Amino acid sequence: MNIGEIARRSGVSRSTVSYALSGKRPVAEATRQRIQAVIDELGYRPNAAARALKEGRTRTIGLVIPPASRRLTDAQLGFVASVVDAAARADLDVLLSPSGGEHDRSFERVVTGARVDGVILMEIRLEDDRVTRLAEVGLPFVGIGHTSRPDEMTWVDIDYETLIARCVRHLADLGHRHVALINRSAELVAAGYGPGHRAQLGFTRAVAERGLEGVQVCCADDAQAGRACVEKLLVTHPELTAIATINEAAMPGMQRALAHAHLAVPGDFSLTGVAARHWAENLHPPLTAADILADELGAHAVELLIQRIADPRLPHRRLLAAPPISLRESTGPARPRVSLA
Amino acid sequence: MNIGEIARRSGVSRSTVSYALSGKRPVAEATRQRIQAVIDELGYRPNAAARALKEGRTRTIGLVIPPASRRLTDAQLGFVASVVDAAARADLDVLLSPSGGEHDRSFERVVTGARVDGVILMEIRLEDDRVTRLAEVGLPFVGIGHTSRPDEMTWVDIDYETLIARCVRHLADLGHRHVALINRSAELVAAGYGPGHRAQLGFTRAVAERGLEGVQVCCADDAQAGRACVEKLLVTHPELTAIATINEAAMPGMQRALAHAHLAVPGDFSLTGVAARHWAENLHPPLTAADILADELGAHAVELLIQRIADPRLPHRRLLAAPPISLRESTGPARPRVSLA
DNA sequence: CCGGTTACTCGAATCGGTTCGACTGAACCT
DNA sequence: AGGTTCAGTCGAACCGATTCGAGTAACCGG
Repeated sequence: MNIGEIARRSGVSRSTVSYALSGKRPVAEATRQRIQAVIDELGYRPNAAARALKEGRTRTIGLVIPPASRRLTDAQLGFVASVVDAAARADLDVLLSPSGGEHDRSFERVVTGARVDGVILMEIRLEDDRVTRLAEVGLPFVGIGHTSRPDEMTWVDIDYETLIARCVRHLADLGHRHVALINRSAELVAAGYGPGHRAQLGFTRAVAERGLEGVQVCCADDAQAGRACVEKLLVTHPELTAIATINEAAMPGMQRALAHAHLAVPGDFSLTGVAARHWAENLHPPLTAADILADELGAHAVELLIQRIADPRLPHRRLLAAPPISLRESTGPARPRVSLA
Repeated sequence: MNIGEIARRSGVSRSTVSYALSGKRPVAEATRQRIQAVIDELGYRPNAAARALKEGRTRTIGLVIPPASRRLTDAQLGFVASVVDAAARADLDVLLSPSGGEHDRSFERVVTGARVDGVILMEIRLEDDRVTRLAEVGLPFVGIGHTSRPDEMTWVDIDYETLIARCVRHLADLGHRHVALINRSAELVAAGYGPGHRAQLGFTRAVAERGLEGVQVCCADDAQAGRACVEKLLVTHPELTAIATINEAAMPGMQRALAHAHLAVPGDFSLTGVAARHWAENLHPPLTAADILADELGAHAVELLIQRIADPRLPHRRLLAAPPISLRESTGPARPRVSLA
């Protein structure tokens, strides 16, 4: 059931069928209907490979995600979902490539061989070989996250620096003087993972600005680690009254550690940070946090990519999202811990 | 940089380049090296569309997931990750299609037009139009889940019926006489969602078998709903001492409701069910549960699909996984609630 | 030295679409 | 009536690979 078959059965040439479908040249209404009838009857759909070959584009975009071995956070999952959704709305298909390492077959397959018209890259490092490779190949791409040379690519990102600073100021406004930042895993931060790095910057800046005492620690991305991390922190820094964090996966564990230490949230201790809205709302108590707007950001990334594909010489653009903090129930006025002990 | 360019630069014909690459006919070693050198220099990769057109296969599989609007559970996410990973290991690319509704453009695009060699279908209903459509088109596919006519397709699934029955027996062995099943959302169960349906069957069966008192309720897939559901249940059925559930997303809320009612787990109340291992371990206390082995199941689905693609007339196969219950810390001997009140 | 392999290479056909140039009538001017 | 325009259609070229048939030269055994 190729286009030739349709042409034969409706008594026209293959080109006429093609024009009837695309509308790029006039086709007599009677002919069009006859062709359409045959198409409906046989359930014909043009072969995507043949079309891609001739047109030079695949109507497919690549989405490069972290490999499965590393669990995706709720926020990352939100990005994937929103990218896939936005792409579907634009009638684009999405080819998934789980890739993190350098010499990655899946990544190479997607990037070369003209499989996709463009790529969306997640989990970008400050120095990222994949960005270099994409630029080298000349494939349009948009990052969710950016490298240390932000001018040289198009990206959307969350302004972790500003958001963490805002969290710290919010805590300072509530009277907290001793605050901690719980970052993502030490490996990630050491590897130059952007959000981790920028959270550090924002924290350091805001702490200095308000003259607070600040501690920074890294924490593996899971609940157990979060619990262990907070338990340790409570011992080593008994004066702490608040924590800010960008580590979603560790949050439940952090709350458990506080509960276990008989520190009520927000009565005795405040907790805030950056997280997917769904995640923040589902914690107990719901987390006062800057909500990562994965939907908007993912959709915007797709939008930017579509523009770049249409004209790759377009100047680079970027979007740094800094949504306001949503006040929920996990932060409150500081109450010195020592007086309670 | 197509194959013609490589041929010209290395002074051979296009077919020789092709044979040098595929090894399907002998090529002189000297010639091969010369060609390879040119390929390396130019970074040539064969055009995927052209190859797909000629070979009649795309080396790509489709993965049909629930639409983004509905949040994926941890177990579902695990399936996606393991399918993508297993496919990458087999040098297959994965095309994602978020699709749930009936007239879905994304689904149609993936299914027709020879975009993929086969499809893996998630979230199958007892009556599922997509299964009908795939069979109609004659595209090889494997379900994660199955319909009401399980013989007519190849699938892998979790034996929710057996697992929930096992949970109930485990509770019965611990002396619990009044147990509840918290199912997935009422919409899903009403729509004939397999796991929901089979959990009902298993629960009913095991409750009868052990002569217990059983209550079944549906619950939306989120923490708030889980909390509300348990709070209501504790009032309407004060004699309850244990709950079994397949609703991952609601579990944290259920635990909160119990904590709020000053029912210690597992001291006063037992909780068990079916969940992704990662999820069960991250709850507090860790959940005694049948672990969904997403990795094995996803990899197996890919394996079955590869076989079906190789020979579509192969008899249908299926895999019903019923992993043992992992004892953790959320179940214990029954202690009548009334005596405590 | 000759017929038959075998190794190696080439040219042409093919996959299933899109698109360009050209052809045919009919309508429309003046 | 003759020229122009335009709707409608067709045939052929093309996209970039794979693959088949065929050709040539070297090599083998007898």
